[in-house]
Amino acid sequence: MMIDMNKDYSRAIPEAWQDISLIFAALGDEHRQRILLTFEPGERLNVGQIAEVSTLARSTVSHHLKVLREAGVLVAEREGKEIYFHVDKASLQQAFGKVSNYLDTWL
Amino acid sequence: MMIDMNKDYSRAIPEAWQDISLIFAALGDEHRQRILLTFEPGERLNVGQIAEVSTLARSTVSHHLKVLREAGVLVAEREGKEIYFHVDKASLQQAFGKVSNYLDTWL
DNA sequence: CCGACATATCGATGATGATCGACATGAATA
DNA sequence: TATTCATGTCGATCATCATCGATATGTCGG
Repeated sequence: MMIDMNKDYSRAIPEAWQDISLIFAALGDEHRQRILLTFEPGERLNVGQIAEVSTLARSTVSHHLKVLREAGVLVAEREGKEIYFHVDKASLQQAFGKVSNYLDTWL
Repeated sequence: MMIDMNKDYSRAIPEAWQDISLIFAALGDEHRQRILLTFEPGERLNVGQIAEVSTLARSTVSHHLKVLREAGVLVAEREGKEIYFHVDKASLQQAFGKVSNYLDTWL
């Protein structure tokens, strides 16, 4: 038994999973899901606007935006005093596409 | 400004996201990712086998398996004294497929 | 029915993350 | 350059989760 089993538990995680690892962690939180879904197609929002419709403090929203940005879910662009965020659609599609392909060829 | 913005922060989360919400949380943990990737195509493993190749205690592995099972990532089947787990490929493909479609029609 | 085995569950502890207010940073304007 | 405004960051507290050993549950064989 355990003939086919991958015994190397600490082996490198496949690239397809490595890319989406941070996204999984980022979107595992419900507040961050709601923040992401607050964006309408093509819309750009700053921290104040998101904090206004959320139930969290501004600094907390800023923290969540940082997590989403570092995961490649959102992109930040400074525009004068304000910093506008928008959904990185290409990044999300690429990551989920890779995982889908990996699932197809894996099992 | 804020014309198109979805102001209802506490609105219901779309079905496509609701389905995969638990999967995001489950796969956000690196240990659970490694457990999932330990499975070879079509393979069925029990807790002892996974704990043997992991660095965690058996009870801890059991806990992670419960999270993965409740998220729909793994399926558990009792076979005599042992309980064998296998990857729920259909569940994963369906969930990721829904999210991909939602991304395509969303932005 | 009783011991042996595999696993789940429980309870306690430690670690990680969320949350907030206060303060610091950077940009535009008078 | 001072002032205002938007945001990031810091430090402390709180909540949640991970982790482990010990115990309970359930199964098979004698």
